[in-house]
Amino acid sequence: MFTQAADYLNKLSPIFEPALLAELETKTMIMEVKAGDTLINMGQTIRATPIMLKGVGKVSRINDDGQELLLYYVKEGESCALTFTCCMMAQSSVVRGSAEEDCTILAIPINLMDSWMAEYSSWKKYVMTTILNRFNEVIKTIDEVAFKKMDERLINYMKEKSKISGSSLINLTHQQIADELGTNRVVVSRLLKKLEIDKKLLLYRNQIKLLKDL
Amino acid sequence: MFTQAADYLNKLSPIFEPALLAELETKTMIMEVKAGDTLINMGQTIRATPIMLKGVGKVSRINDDGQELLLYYVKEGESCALTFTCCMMAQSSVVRGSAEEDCTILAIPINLMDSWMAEYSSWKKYVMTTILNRFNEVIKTIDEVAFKKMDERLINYMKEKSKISGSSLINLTHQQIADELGTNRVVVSRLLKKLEIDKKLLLYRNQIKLLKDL
DNA sequence: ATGGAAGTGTAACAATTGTTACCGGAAATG
DNA sequence: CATTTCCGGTAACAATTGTTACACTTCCAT
Repeated sequence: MFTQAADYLNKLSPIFEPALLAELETKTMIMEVKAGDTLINMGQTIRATPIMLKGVGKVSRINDDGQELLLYYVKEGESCALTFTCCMMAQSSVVRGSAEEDCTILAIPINLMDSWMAEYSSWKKYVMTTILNRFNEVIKTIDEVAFKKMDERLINYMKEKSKISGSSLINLTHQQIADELGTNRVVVSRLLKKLEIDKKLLLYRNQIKLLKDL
Repeated sequence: MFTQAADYLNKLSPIFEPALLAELETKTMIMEVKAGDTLINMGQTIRATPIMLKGVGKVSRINDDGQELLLYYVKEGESCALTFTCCMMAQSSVVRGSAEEDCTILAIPINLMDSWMAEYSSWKKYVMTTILNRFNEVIKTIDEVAFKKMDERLINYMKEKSKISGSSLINLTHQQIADELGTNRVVVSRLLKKLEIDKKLLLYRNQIKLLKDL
C-alpha cells in the first residue's frame, strides 16, 4: 500500500520540485474511486483539490432541465482548473465531476494549495498550466457546440473517447452518447447508422467499432 | 494627466493592498484605446496584462470560417483571465480582445505579474477571482449555445448589452448582432420582428429600443 | 423457459435554423 | 439632386435537429 503510494508520487516527480514532493507525500491523501462515482456535483463546495494519479475523470455541465454536456476529461497527472479556483475562492462548483474509469486520486487539502502558490514555483506553474489547458478545452467545446453540426461533434466525441480508452471499441449505448452530447438518442442512432453505411464504423449492441477511415 | 492616472488607480484601492498600489503607480503604463480597436487577435502572443480602468472590452472567439462568437465583456476594474494564463505561460491567445467602447487600460508587464503572485495576496486573490468569474461566464456561454434556442439567446444578448451600456437603446445593426451570436442576419431580423409584434421591443434603423416586458 | 427491461432501427412529422434572393426605404456621397 | 451603399423585411426553400411512436431483438431475472 505504501509502496503503491510512492509509485504514484513518482509519476509527479518530473512536474514538481523535491521539497513539494516531500510535502505531497506527508500531507496529502490517496483516494480510490469507482467508475461512475460522482466526485462533486453542481452546487457542492469542494473540500480538497484532486490530482488524478490513475484513471480518467470526467467534467460535465448539467443544465436546468437535467441535460448533460461533456466539458473535458481529466487524465493522469492532470487536475481540474475549476477545482483550483473554486477551492481558493471557497465557491461552489458549477460543474459535475465523475469517474470515467476506476480512479486513484491525490487529495490536497485546500489550505495547502494556497500557500504553495507562493512557495513553490513548480506548483504555481502547474496550476497555471492546468487553468490554461482547461480554458482551451472549454473553448474548444464552445467551438463544437456553436459552430459544428451534430455529425461532426459525434465523430470528434468518438475519436476522443477512443483516444482516452486506447481502443477502437467504444462501449456505450446510443443513449449515453446522446446524453454526453446534450442531444437525443434518435439523432445519435440516425447519424451512427449513416456512418456505418459510409463504412466509417460498425454497430453492435452496447458497442461501436471505429474503422480506420473515420 | 498625472492626476487622471492617480484617479484611475484610486479605483483599484479597495482591491489591492497599499504596497501593490504603489508598484502599480510606478511600474505600469496607462493606455488609451478607441472603440472598435483590436487589443489582441487570435494567435498573437500578448506582452502585457490589461486591467480595464474605464470603458468596456469584449472577448470573442472566431472559428476557422471567420464566424464570431461573443464570450464575455471586460468591465471596469476587471481583467481577462485568458491573458493572465497566456501571459504566465507565454502562450498565444485563442481569442480576440477588442474595445467595445473607448477604453483606458492599465498595462502590467508580464514579469511583474509572476512575482506579484507570490508577493501580494491581494493580487493572487484578484487573479483567482478573475479566473473563476471568467470560467463561470464561459460556461454560461456554453449553456446558452448548447441548450438554448436562438430567440432566448438573442434576448439574453440584448439584455446584457443594455446592462453594459446602461440604456434600453441598442445601437447595432441586425448583422452585427448576428455576428456576435454566430448566426445569420435573416434569422436575427426574423426573431426581432416577432419580438416587436409581441411588444417586447421597438425596431428602428441601426437601433433597437427594449421595452419593459422583454 | 418466459416475461420484462433495455437497446436499436426507422418512419413520420414538427420545429428550428440556415440560405438565397429580391424589394424598398434610409443614409451617405458626390 | 442623383447615385450608390447600407439596412431591414420577407418569401421560399433546404438542412438539421428534436419528438413521438412503434417494431424488433437481445439480455437478464425469476
